[in-house]
Amino acid sequence: MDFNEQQQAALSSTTRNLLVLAGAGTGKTRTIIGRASHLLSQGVEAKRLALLTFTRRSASEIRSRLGKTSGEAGTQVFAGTFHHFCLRIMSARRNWFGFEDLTVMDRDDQLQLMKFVRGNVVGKDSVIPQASQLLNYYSYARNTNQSPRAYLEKYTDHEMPVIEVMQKIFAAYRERKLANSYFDYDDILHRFAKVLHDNTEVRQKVAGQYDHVLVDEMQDTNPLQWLILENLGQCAHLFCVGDDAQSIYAFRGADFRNVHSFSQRLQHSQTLKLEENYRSTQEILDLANWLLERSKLNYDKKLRAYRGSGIKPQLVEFDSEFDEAEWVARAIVKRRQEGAVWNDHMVLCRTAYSARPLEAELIERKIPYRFIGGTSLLQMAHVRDLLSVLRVAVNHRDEIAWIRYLTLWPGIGEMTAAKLIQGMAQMQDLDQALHVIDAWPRNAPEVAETVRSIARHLEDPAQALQLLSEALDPLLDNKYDHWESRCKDFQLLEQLASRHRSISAFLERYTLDPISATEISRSPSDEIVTLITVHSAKGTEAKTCFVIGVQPGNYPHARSLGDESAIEEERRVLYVALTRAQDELILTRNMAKSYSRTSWNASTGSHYFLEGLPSKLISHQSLVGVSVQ
DNA sequence: AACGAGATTCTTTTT
DNA sequence: GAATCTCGTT
Repeated sequence: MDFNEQQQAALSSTTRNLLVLAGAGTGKTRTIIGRASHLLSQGVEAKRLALLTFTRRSASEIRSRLGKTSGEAGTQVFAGTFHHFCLRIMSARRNWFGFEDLTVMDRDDQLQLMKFVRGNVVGKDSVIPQASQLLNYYSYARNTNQSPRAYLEKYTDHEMPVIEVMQKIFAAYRERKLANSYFDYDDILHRFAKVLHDNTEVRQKVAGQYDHVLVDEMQDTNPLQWLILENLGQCAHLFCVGDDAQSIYAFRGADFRNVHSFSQRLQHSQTLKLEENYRSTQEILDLANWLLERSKLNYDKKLRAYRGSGIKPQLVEFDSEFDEAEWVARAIVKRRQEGAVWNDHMVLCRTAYSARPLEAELIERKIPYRFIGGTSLLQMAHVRDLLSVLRVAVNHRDEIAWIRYLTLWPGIGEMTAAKLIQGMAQMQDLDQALHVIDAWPRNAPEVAETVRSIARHLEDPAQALQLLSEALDPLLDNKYDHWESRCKDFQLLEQLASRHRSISAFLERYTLDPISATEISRSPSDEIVTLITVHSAKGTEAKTCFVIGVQPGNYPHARSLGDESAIEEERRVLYVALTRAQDELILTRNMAKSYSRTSWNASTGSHYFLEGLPSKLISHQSLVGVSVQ
């Protein structure tokens, strides 16, 4: 691999703690991989090196590239998300971290539990925020390392009595988690950080395992993750790469200004910059630069294209999202006919929801694609219904799964389920727990029998799922509309499960690592179009990028209006989207979007990022009023 | 008191 | 399209 002078200086640096500020496309990932290879070649043992990323996607990208550049040793380097890293270490040394069992809760589990305790504490009281909002508050407070109470008092407008009630709900939530050995995503980081911070002995043992910790996307580190880095940094060298202009995770507690205080927070540190963009043509960067310049914040960024000049970005306008979707699908097909491959195309969307018309077009035209971001297979409601049975078969104390499963049955609602669970909580094993159900007066024998039959196949998840989908078919058919299309997912699920030796291995594998339905039946070598949310797209690139739905209400998103810093973050989201393109950048927008009608007001329009876009930067084409045939 | 069918509302981003 | 709310039924 060849590196420019700046990259070479960074990757071979001997500074104890190094921050590399690297603009979009300047070879951030290349440099971090180069650093890892460099260290390995210097004789650092692979297992004394850890590479931390923010998304699973960039972790797997880095893993495969490191395998290519450094061979066997490269594959032995840990590369994964902060969550993976912490969980892996904690699972291996449970006693150090003070737990025996652990069930990871995903967002849906958290929501179920929060709803449940909220219902117990307040019933139906509309003054108290909904469970999802409560969860956001709770998670944000923990990620920024403050108590929920302090956060609520300082940063929200809720009245004191409301805050008091929320406190109670949080306490109940915490209690349920503890009683069930549930760890939510934040608990994973929090427990790890806390033990390392409080316990010198554990800190030395854990942090002492690493000589070098490499961190990607440093601008998205939140205070909780900082705490982890500072603890690791007591023994290891830190090598961090980031770009303040690409910070798009403030909702998770990240503060892009963190990268500016790097050298104050860490001793023996140095900051380097990478400035030359190798990814895109100058026309694409001109547009991205224009977007950043219009911000009040001074990002001090002006990307220069090493590659020089190319095709001018395009903006195409439509009546509806359906016309837009059809046009994009046709444009992709056309390019392929002209010699491009599917892999050259990436479509970026602001929300998973807004990608649906396009997804429908891709399916209809049989264009192979994968969708990254949005709801994964294992998060879909009907799939979770099946999984709930697997979960109780493995862990009979899994309350959330019990509620889900029990309430599937006619005659069992939340109240009955809660009572049954209360009875089962006392029981020592699954068998005893199932007797509680059998003893219920209005019980159908199938309720317990279904679980029993699954428990007989703990070592064969695919078989268990097949039995289960047959057993629950009538119930689910009744529960869901369009059952025929939904139940197809169960085949995918069985296919996925057949790769695992046991139900528990299968369940564990995908809680931190959800997989999208469009990715299961494909091999990595398959030729496909990528449809992706901007948030998931950070760190990726493609020759031709379509950014769809670039209209008021989306950029900035209507929900961010009224909050200056949220709007600025939205600008960075669009910036990330624009800077993914290598050769060709095509923006599309539709002005008839249903929610524009409700949320398009003076404010939406005046904040719109493409307002006043000079025509020299873009070729504008309007297909409004033109029927796309 | 608990359940279930039907009406209603609102859709960010991820570990 | 899915989560939530309302209200009538068991």
